[in-house]
Amino acid sequence: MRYNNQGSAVKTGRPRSFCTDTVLDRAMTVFWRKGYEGASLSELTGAMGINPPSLYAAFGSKEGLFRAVIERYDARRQALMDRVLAAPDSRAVARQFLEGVADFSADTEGRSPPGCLLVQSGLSCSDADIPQVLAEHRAEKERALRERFERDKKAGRLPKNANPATLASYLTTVANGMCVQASAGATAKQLHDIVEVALAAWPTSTRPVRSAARAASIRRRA
Amino acid sequence: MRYNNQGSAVKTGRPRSFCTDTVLDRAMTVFWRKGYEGASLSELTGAMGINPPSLYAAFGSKEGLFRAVIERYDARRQALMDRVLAAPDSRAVARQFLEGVADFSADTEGRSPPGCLLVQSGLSCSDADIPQVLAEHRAEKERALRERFERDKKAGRLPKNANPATLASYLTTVANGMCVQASAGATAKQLHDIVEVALAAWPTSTRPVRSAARAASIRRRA
DNA sequence: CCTGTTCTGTATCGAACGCTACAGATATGG
DNA sequence: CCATATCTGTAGCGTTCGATACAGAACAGG
Repeated sequence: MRYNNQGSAVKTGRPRSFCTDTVLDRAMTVFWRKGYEGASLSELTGAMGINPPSLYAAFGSKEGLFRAVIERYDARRQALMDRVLAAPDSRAVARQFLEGVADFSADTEGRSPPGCLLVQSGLSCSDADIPQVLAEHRAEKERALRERFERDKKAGRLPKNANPATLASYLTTVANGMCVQASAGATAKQLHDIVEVALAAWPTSTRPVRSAARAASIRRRA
Repeated sequence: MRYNNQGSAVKTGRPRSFCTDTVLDRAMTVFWRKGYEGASLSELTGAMGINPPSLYAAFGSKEGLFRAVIERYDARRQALMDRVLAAPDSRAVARQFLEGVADFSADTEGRSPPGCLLVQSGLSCSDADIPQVLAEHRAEKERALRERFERDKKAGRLPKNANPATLASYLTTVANGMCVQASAGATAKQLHDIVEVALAAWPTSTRPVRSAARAASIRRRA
């Protein structure tokens, strides 16, 4: 066995006839449109342009392929998250996040299916691993938002009664909801209108968001 | 052929050995947990306590069973919608709607699966009819909210720049998003915290929600 | 009791599922 | 040119899928 200058083993034998990223992109659209269980092996291999043995040699199983697709999907979305997290203040973070989700989840005239792969490819499934994998990836985005808002709050750039975890959860909720709307055919304009309403909930120093406890007491008096 | 006093045919032959509503309830939890495609016939018949021929005689096909389950699900949720639509003003409608969704979609310790059947049982599917059926049922709730807000606006109980369709769409979006969160294990408290933030977006006569056009112009100046 | 009708349980059906055995093809190392 | 290693295409594995054929059971009407 020989090693190249990166320290990895030099591959002998017949070289792979396909580009991993290309076939993952093609598999992605199938999982996106049909869901994990609705995407059959024959449809996947057909779209990827390879035969089952090549698929299994490269990804191990249908679930392995799906996980690889999700990883690739996540890497693409990371560009959006990086831009979002670089916004100057928490309100700009919220706006750019929701507008970004509205832009990519609305129907893009065939470039990619509507909605979000992490939402619609497998909320319920005969194999419980799939919903869990998706939930973990969604939770990761929410955590990134929460940590950003926690830093903002420590720096005094969020009202004292604002809850970073709840705000991050709220944004994730609206984003996931928009993905559901998008998968049912919502247009980019409709989604952006929703974003404007959603952002009206964002706390400011002059009009802090009502805390859950205070709102509950108001409700009790009513 | 004879007819009873309701004008329907009197049934002869061996009577059905099961209660339709009972077996639909049992099938509902299977579809809820596994999704449309993840719910196999053997698992469905097992949970329903009947054999395939009985299922097919009563519901025609797996899709027929699913549609019957969805109808029953909808009938149950209608009680919530009736209560919501009877609320005194649009803000109360919004609050009761979101709190109702938070209550039933959070994990109820086994009484029913978390989330909403209309969201998680088939956003993507090999059979495109399923996502469409679900989307139509979700759209029906949104329409009921919109029509209520349109009446409120005509009666001067909503600000002039408030858009009833967008407000209804916003509530639906938050509700669907909460269902996604619930399916991933969100607690009732987390969902209710989200509701409080979401309601801060609701327009009032003293602080009307920014219109999408105005917000866009503000963004352009920034 | 007999006929007609509808439902039930057993025991499958053909098709599609996810997956793989195997032989031939194509690379590297010596 | 040969040995070794990896990948590719064909062809088909065993299983499970949604859906049924069929015979017998359980009712109503006469």
